[in-house]
Amino acid sequence: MGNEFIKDLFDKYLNNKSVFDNKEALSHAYIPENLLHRDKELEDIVSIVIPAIRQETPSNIFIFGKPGTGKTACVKHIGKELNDISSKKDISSNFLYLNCEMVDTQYRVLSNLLSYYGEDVPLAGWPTDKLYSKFIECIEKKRQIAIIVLDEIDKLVKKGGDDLLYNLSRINGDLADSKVSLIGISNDLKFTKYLDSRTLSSLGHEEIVFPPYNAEQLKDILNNRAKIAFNEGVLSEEVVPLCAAIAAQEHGDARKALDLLRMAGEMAERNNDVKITEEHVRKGKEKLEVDGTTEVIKTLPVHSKILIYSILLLEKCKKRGMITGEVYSLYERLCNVVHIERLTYRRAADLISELETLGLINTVLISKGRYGRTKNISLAVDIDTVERAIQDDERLQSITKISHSQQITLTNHLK
DNA sequence: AATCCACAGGAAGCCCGGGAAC
DNA sequence: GTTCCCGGGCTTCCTGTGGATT
Repeated sequence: MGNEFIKDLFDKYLNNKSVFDNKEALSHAYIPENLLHRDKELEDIVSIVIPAIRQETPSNIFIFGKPGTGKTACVKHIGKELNDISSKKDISSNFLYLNCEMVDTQYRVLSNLLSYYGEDVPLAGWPTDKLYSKFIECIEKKRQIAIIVLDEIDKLVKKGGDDLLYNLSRINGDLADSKVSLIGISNDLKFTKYLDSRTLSSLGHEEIVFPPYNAEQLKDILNNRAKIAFNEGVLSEEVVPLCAAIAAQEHGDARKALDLLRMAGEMAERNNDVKITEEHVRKGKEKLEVDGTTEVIKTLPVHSKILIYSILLLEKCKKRGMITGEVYSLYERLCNVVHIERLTYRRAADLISELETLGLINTVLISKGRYGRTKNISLAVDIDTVERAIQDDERLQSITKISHSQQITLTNHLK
């Protein structure tokens, strides 16, 4: 009986005509054949990198631009081409790509670079200078121009300082037969200000800025991908322009535009609709937002959860803007209730800053004159979404499963 | 003009676990 | 085993500061 029912369900969904033909084309991992509207940027990079083909050292490059402006895609394309050409011409140049989001310490960067040369080093244990000299040894043996791409380089510098960059910028002095040049990619335009001036000067770099896409350009990009991704005739004509317009507002992020388009398709499919409409885009947008914040919050460490819950309660129970001190003293109370040892003020302040970088809250530095300087804090995302996500954590039941009046009592007389 | 609040945020260092080397 | 290095999370201690109030 049950089996029959399930079988029918499968039949029903399998026989559904999908709106998608090749959904992959909308995923982040997909690298398109042609990079639209990035001609100038591509040319700039190629013109700098080209000496590598002649066995000369290219200048170092810093590439800046908001997320989803095609920085990584452009660099990867060029890298592939460069490797192709040099293998044909029997030239030894090497394109090494690293993303510093995951690889965010000196040690890890070096060990990843080494793995490009087939050297497996342990993921901990060695002194870094040993890794460094091993790396030099490896390149030297190959007699090549190595171009090292450090994507999201700002993450690396903000965490580990610029020691590694300084060392890499001066590595050519330690090399006789090989040369290294760097390409740093950063979302943060002010990223160079985190660098020590001596690092900056020994890097001697060129800068390329990727401007955000405008709505028209985003439309081209989306249309291009939609042709591959969707079956013919499923898109109603207002869908692509709408996705483009929304993404253009949010600093021209092509990735976001593609997410919207994909999600719109998924909403249609879930509804068994054969045509994707404006309505699906709006629903999809909402779902992307809710899913995004839910996921972020669920993976937060407990203390961050308690902190954001403090902010949530204050938002619920008071109307005026809350400040760090209030958030912290409510956090202390909540910690007592759930029997979790509280962190110090200093640490909590750092966690609050992290919540801001995650986009969960907004903070504004304000001065209240005689009454001090502090941060004005507010939630940046939907309050119910946050509450539901926090409620999922069993450890926090004793503070989430309480009545509104109990919530108000908790927030009374802080400090 | 000086004061002084309520913090912000930097620096240093501790403790721990992972892992290599001796 | 002991001793070393790295890195993450955390505490302790610290200096710096915009502007309403004195």
